Amino acid sequence: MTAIKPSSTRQENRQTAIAACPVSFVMDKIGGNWKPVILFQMMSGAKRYSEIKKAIPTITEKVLIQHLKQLQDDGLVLRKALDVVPPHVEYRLSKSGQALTPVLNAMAAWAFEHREFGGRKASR
Amino acid sequence: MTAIKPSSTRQENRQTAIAACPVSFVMDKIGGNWKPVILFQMMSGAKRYSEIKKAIPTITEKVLIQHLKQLQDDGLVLRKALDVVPPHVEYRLSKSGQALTPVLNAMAAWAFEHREFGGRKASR
DNA sequence: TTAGGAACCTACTTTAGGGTAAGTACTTGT
DNA sequence: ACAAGTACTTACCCTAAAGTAGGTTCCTAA
Repeated sequence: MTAIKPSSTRQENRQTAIAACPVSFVMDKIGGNWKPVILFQMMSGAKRYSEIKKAIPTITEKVLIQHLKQLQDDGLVLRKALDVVPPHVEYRLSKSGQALTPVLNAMAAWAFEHREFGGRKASR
Repeated sequence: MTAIKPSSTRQENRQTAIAACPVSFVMDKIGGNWKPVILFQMMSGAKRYSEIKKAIPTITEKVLIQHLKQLQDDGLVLRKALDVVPPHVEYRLSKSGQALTPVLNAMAAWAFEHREFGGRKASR
């Protein structure tokens, strides 16, 4: 629910970029520090909330849930609350979420081919 | 040169994400509001600074130069100062910058296939 | 009965990125 | 003489995303 102030130049520029540039559009969906990592977790199948949390120890619960919600709103992941005895929640990739796999693979391939990935540290 | 405070949790998390996740690594390079747009401009060949500026009217000079510098530092674009009579500067994609083309195309393809791109507005 | 896990929510603070506005050094056209 | 273009730089401000630190409800096992 992170409040936004839609009448800022920043926001306007962002919206126009997203509207005009498909790459920006994708960035908007899977960008950020954590979304790729979260998505990756779910690429190996449905995961429980607590499983994801455990798999990414440094993420805070606030941010994790926030991102999971955005991913749901964007239709990339599906949430299913299981009505078993200790009730728990499962997250998994939707159809379009799974369709991102080749995109993510293309990125990963580039990362490995170029710029000695794993070596030298990032600049910013 | 936007000063960074390297001893923040934020920065640490970011660095570990970049080091561990190839997708985050790529995001770090081509993420942000403007980098995709700038890169796109150069995909059609070398461009002068002022040409890029004119092509993206809403970007400020500060941000444009800032991004061009980051892209240079990351080895994605090459800067060439031409020593002609009114001297000007040319920017073009490097080898690894050009290697991003399939990645960007994959993203664009996904954007068009899924989520009725161009329709409904982005959530955030 | 109290501790703990699961899946959240809420209020408050920090910071990096982006925006505003201005100035520089050089040259060319009028 | 002066405006205008080219490629920048610098100082300052604002905001959205991320981090901190709690609380909540429900259930179960010891």
